[in-house]
Amino acid sequence: MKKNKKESIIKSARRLFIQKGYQSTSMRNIAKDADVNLALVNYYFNSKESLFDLIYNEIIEKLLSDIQISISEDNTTIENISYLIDIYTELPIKNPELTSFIFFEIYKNPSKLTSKIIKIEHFQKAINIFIQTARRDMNKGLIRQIDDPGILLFNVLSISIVPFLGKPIIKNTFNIDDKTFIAFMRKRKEEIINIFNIYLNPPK
Amino acid sequence: MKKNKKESIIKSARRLFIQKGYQSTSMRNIAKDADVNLALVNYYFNSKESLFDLIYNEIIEKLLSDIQISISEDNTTIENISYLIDIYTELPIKNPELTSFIFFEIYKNPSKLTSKIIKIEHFQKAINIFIQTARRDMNKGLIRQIDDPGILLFNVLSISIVPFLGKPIIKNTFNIDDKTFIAFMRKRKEEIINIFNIYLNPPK
DNA sequence: TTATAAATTAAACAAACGATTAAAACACTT
DNA sequence: AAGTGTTTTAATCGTTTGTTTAATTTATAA
Repeated sequence: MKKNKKESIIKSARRLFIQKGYQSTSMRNIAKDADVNLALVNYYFNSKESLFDLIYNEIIEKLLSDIQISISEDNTTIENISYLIDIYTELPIKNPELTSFIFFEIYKNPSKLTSKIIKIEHFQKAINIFIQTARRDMNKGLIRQIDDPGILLFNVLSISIVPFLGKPIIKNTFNIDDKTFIAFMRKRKEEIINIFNIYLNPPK
Repeated sequence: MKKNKKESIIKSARRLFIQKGYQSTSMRNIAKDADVNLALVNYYFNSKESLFDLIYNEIIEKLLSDIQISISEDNTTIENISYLIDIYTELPIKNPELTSFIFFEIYKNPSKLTSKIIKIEHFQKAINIFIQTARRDMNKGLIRQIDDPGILLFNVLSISIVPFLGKPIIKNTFNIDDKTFIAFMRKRKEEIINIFNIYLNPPK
C-alpha cells in the first residue's frame, strides 16, 4: 500500500472522475482517497483541470485504439462487425462506468475531443477501412447492397455500446443483479451479430 | 416578459439543468436567468434538490408516456418497432439535450428512478404488450422465431436513441452542422427500420 | 383605511471549493 | 555533518456554494 504517491493520486482521480464526473469530484475527495495531502495534488498536477485532462486523454486513447485493432481489411465485413460488437460488449463489462463518463464529459465539452484530433485520425482511418471493406464485399456479392456503409458501422457501434450507458436504468427497471446483467449482455451480443448477419445476407 | 415568477424559475431551472446538469447549475445561475431574487427560488421550492426533482420527474413522465402511446396490441410487431423508432428519432431532434441529461442523472442516482416506480409500471406494461404482440406474430408466422422479444425491443430502443447521446462526438468527428446531422438521423431512421424489417422477415 | 397574509428583497450564514503560501520533512550528494 | 534540492505538510487565501434570516414591499380582505 506504500507505492508512489503520484501514482496513487492518478489512480484515485481516475476512479472518482469516472464514477462521479468532473464537477462532482473535488480535489479534497481525490486527496483523501489517495491518502495524501491536498496540496500535493496541486504540486504534481498543476490544477484540477490538467489532472482531469491527463485521465481523459488516457481513456480516449484506449477506446480509440480498441476500435482500431478490431477493424482490418483482411477481415470480411461480417467479421469486422463481429469483432467490433465483441470488443464493445466486453470492454464495458470490465469497465462498467466508462462509457457514460465518456459520453457525458464529451457532451459537456466537445472541444476537448477536437483537441485530440490527431488520435482521431486513426479512428477515421479505421472507419475508412471498414467502409472500403464493405464496398469490396458488396462487389463480391458477399453482402447485400447498402447505401451508406458508414451508417451501418454507426448502427453497429450504437447498438453494442448502449446497454452500458443505460445500465442503471436497466438494472433498476428489470430489477436484476450484476451477474444477470452481464449474462444478459453476452446473450444479446450473439443476438446482435445474428441481426446484422441476416440483414447483410444478400437477397437471392 | 412579466409572467408568473414561479413559472419563470421553473423554466430557467429546466433549461439550465438540462444543459449543464445538476452539479454545474447553481441556484444563483437559476435566479439570475429567471431575473429573480435568489431567496425567492428557495421560497417557492424549498431546496435545489427538490427543484431538480420536480423537473426530473416531469421529464421522465414525458419520456415514458411517449413509449406507451407508440406501442399497441392493435399494431403488428413491425409497426410497433417503426413507431418506436420514429418517436425516439424525432423526440431528441426537438429536445437535443434531453437524452444525455436523462442518462447521466439516472446514472449518478439510479435510486431516484426507482422512486418513480409507479410510473414505470406503465412502462413495464408497454413492454409486455410489445412482447405479447411479438409472440402472437411469431405464431401467425408473420415474423421470424426469436428467443427473447424483450431483447429485440431493447435493441430497437438502443439503436434509435444513441445518436443523440453521441451527438457532440459525431458532429465533431465528422465535422458536420446541425442541419446535416438531423438529415443524417432521418435517413438513418429509414435504414434502421429496414434492418429490423429484413431481420424479422420469416425465413422460407 | 387598516389589518393580515403573501411575495420579494438585501444581507449574511456556514460550508466547501480550487489554489497558494511558507515552513517542515525527507532524500541525496559532497 | 553540512548543504541542497525534492517531497510533503498545515494553514490560509479569496470565491462560490446552498440556505436562512429578518426586513420590506405588494396584494388581499375587513
